[in-house]
Amino acid sequence: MDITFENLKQELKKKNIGLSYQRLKVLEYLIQNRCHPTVEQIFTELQKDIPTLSKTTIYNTLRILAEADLVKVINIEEKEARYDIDTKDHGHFKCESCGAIFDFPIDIDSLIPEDLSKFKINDKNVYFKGLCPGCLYNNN
Amino acid sequence: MDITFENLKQELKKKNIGLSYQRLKVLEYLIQNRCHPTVEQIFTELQKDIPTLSKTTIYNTLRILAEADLVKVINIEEKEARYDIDTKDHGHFKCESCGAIFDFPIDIDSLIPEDLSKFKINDKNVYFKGLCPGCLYNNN
DNA sequence: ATACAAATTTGTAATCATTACAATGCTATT
DNA sequence: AATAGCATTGTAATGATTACAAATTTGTAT
Ligand SMILES: [Mn+2]
Ligand SMILES: [Mn+2]
Ligand SMILES: [Zn+2]
Ligand SMILES: [Zn+2]
Repeated sequence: MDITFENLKQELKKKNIGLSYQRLKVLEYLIQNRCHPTVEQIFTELQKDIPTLSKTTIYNTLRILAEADLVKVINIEEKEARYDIDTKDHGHFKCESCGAIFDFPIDIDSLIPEDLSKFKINDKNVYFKGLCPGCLYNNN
Repeated sequence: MDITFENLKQELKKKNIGLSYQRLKVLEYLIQNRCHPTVEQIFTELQKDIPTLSKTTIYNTLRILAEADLVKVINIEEKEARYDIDTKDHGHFKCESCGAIFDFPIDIDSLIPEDLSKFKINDKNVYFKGLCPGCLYNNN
């Protein structure tokens, strides 16, 4: 299923999640900004459209979308959570110099060990950290 | 290199990290408690031996040990960090019911994609979440 | 041993992302 | 219009972590 605004709206309806203006704006923002934004970034941008917007609404909306598996929470940093509209399995690389978070493909299922055969796996995360090509080229 | 108290002491000396009583106690605790403890757990236990112990000392010590690559910080939970004396690559599985964190082997290097060939990878983390066999057996 | 400087610990206050909660506003149905 | 249920808003509370300065300990030179 493609990640389009219309498809996601259908998903919300299917899961009985109200299509409020704020929620749709958060979804729209995540579709257009695939840089794994923080709550702060989403809030600051949407506030321009919705002057009365509350940060609590961003938190509430993201929690609801995450519970419905429509967004994925990325806890690659110790402090601030980041959000990803792409819920398909993929790895995340955080550059320790510029802070950017890059996606990369990884076939994690191919090497889940026998040790976990009796576990029920609900969530898989692969987080790498280091330096991105741009920062490697520029720095010292 | 084996994870023994004496070996780790040598590592500290080699890296010019003072062998204070508090630091050695934290190391000793991590060697004996492989359950990926929190700062709170380490502090509460060591306070029995060192009545004047400060939680700040635990934070300072763990930061220094992590910077020296003698412990690994596990950020599998959104809130509290956990600490692992085993710095070799391995995966972590957190049971969402009982909260226990399990180690599992994973050969992550075997499937690092071509996409990352121009990145410098300093840190690799694999975090799974779900239900452990014990909780699967007991619960609903 | 004594004196001194550097390293380490300690306690307290600040930080800051996130959550709790109650009041307000909005929407749909009758 | 009245009602009920849902969603948003603003403010206060929470809690892990960090900042910081004072006190203590440690190592070293005399
Ligand atoms: Mn992503
Ligand atoms: Mn481990
Ligand atoms: Zn970079
Ligand atoms: Zn369990």
